[in-house]
Amino acid sequence: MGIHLSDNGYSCVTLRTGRYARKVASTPAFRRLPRAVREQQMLDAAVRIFSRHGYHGASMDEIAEKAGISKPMVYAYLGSKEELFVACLHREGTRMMEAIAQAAVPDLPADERLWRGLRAFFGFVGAHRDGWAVLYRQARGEPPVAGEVAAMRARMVEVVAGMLDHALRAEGREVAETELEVVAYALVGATESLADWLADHPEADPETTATRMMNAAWLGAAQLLRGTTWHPPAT
Amino acid sequence: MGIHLSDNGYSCVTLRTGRYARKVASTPAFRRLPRAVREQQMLDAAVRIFSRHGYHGASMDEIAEKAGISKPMVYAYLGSKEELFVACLHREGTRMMEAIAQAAVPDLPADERLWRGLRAFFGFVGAHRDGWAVLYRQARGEPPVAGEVAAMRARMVEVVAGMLDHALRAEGREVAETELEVVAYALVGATESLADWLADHPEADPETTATRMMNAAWLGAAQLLRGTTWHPPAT
Amino acid sequence: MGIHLSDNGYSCVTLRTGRYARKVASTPAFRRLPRAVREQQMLDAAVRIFSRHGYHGASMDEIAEKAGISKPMVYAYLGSKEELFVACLHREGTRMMEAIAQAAVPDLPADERLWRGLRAFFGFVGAHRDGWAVLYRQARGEPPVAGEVAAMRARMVEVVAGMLDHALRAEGREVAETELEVVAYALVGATESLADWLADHPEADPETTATRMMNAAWLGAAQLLRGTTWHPPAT
Amino acid sequence: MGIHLSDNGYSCVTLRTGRYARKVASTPAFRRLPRAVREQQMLDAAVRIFSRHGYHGASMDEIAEKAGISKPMVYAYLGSKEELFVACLHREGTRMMEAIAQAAVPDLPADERLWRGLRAFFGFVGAHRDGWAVLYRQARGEPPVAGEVAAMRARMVEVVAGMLDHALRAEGREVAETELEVVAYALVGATESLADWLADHPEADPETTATRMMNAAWLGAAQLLRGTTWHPPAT
DNA sequence: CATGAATGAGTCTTCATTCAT
DNA sequence: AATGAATGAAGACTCATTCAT
Repeated sequence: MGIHLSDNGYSCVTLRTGRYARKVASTPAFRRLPRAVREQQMLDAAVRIFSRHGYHGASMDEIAEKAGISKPMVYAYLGSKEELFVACLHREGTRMMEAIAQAAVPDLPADERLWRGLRAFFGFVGAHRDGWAVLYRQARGEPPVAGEVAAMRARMVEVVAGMLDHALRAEGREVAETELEVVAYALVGATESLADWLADHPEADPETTATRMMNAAWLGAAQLLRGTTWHPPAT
Repeated sequence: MGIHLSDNGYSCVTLRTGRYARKVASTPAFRRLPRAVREQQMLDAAVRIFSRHGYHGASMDEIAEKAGISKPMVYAYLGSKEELFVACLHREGTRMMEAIAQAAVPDLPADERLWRGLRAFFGFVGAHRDGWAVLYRQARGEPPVAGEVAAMRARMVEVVAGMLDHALRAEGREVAETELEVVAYALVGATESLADWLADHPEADPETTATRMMNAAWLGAAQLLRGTTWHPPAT
Repeated sequence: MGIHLSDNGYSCVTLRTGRYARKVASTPAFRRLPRAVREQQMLDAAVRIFSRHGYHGASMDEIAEKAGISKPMVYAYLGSKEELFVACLHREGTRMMEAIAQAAVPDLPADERLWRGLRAFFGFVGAHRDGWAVLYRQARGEPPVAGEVAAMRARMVEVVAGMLDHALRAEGREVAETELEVVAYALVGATESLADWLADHPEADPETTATRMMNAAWLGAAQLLRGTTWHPPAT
Repeated sequence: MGIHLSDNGYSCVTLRTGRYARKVASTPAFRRLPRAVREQQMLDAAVRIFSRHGYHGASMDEIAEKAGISKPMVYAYLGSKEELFVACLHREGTRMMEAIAQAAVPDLPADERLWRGLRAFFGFVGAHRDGWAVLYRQARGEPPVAGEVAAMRARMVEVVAGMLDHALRAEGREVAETELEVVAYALVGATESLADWLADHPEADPETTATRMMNAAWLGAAQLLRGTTWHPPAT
């Protein structure tokens, strides 16, 4: 029960009695907005809520309230909780991918390219801690949406594997595809792990984190490029 | 409607209409078992169910049924859903830690030690795909239990950082603690990522995966140990 | 997501996410049509939908979509779901009554008249399976509209009773009104039952069904007309 | 809001605020009852509510309240709204079938047997107006349960067809199966129609109604048995 | 005339949890 | 020690209906 300043900037006094909010004397507020705008508002709210409470923990009621509209509109526009989540995932994922792609242009030397990609990635995570944490961390194991997350992850792995492959070929070397995939997996995992660390340490600097990641992983990859490998000792 | 042989080995004909099974002609079964045994049965069931449906997706009903006892017993023994989950986490986590600790004894050369640790780790994941997947993957983002998972992860990071530190000191070098932590984070992340990959590829061989991990990450760490570092290019 | 050719013949590409279709590049279409035409389109759609999903199961959304107009128009023209249903009922009922009345003209011998009425009735049901099934079968027990259905049924009973009475009087006999009503009820029930059967057996021939109905019921009525009656045995 | 004497005979003061009833100072009332008893109470309540509001119109809330227990128990025992309805249908249908079977024993002359069956049927409908009206009338067209109703109806048709067949064979005559089925359909329809009439006329006497049904339908069937048939006039 | 945007109220259903036996 | 019976609370989703444009 109380006064609540809705996130769309319009004020509205809400009286909570039981489960339903009853609007009392609403300001001209809840103006009719075009679909495109409302959808973005919904996605904004959803990303926030999902990131805080996880997929299951988030309730459509809460999301709708945060978005400043009624539940049926969310369903009307986004379909279902699952679809809503996927929509969030796509929006955030696309934004991130674009940020990376813009930075890591193909015609750079391999290490420079990776470095720029990493910097863009950590920059994105630093700027959208919510988006990243919510969507990649929360959703990894949620059966209903795990598939989507996995797909997005697979795209990243593929991109990274592509980078490595490109670099290797440039040096006249070649590595089996599986091998590459696994290395890429490890790199992506390491990177995500640092991204988690970054998301949990608001005081940390994305740039520095990117540098660290380069140090921790790239050097290994560099070895790999050079053909150095490690073999298990004879048992 | 059908005959269902409960997992504890005692038979019981059930007539399913609605949620509650109607027990028809149950054997004198459900013998009173000592607490320790019952608890393990419950944890076994819980790990299975949690791993399949995630923390939220799993229902206490299902777990109790799978364990072959009634819900109140679960509550009597384990307290609550959250506590039950934490208990699972601890049991599996401890088992894993022990497996690793037994393999990666401190008085080995650094690379051999890491190698043995990794082999033990991937061996464990390969053998307990359920346990690992359910507990580490599913629970990462579930707010109610994320803390516990994070704690366990932190322990692993610490162990890895310890290994690195030990190796560095042996070479007379020293690295800032934060630096170490971050590298350890990356290594753990990469390793988990490969573990995920392993859990999803039943045909894959844990040993090989461990070798790959060594290749992908250790070489980088080796460089680090040698003092080689990478610096961002001047912009 | 797909291209959907709306039933009114105007094309419109729709992107479905959630409940509301997103209109993309709709033709200038949805031309302003005179009220009478629009109303018939609505009723056509409504009859179809009602007949498929029942009164409750049908949603105004669906009906509006099928009719190719927006919900507010449906409300503007027909008032409310109940009124819409009643309008359907009246239209279909009237059509049927007219078909029967045209066939079963009063100045025929009783059996010929009944035969023609039946033939017209089954012909109608055969041709408008939807209309009949939806309106008479679906709505019998739906409290909000049961009254309307009952009224229409009563009119039919009355008509049949009238036929019988006419026939009896022609033979100089007379039967209490209640008696007549009950017999008429039975005849109507039997007829509807066969109509149901017909609606469920698309391969069946209306004419043959009508003949069967004559055989099954009229012979009994004929006896009645002749004064033969059956009495319960003394117990 | 008010004092409500629950149907199980135990008193309980209920305060309705919003959708949920809040129990205030309940008497030792809501005693734990064995499943069998509770299930019957639920079915009793469900039959009443379904008969008054129809399948869709009835709400599980209302049914649970009427039964004097909480909704989750209804779900625990009966599964879902649909299953609950089907359970009602089966209980009432079985009762009716048994009443009829007990009366219309096979080794009676055909007319006597039919008469007894009809008398039992109308007696049942007269005594269980609710059960009959709700279940047969309401549910005919409700898509989710129409199948069940149709099945029960089919059983009745089969029984009637069996009676007719038996009678015909006794007279050394034989009729195609389809023919029989259709006649049986008509008889069942006529009977149901009168049952409806009876359910709507509380002052009417079941015995008399049964007699009327015999008169209206049996005479026709008798003709049929005698081999008299009606043919459409040449057009 | 015509509609996209919006919602209050209610639906069925499920779940973690606890008595009373 | 063990369980069948019971429930408060909440969750996702839908629908008939109406403004404002």
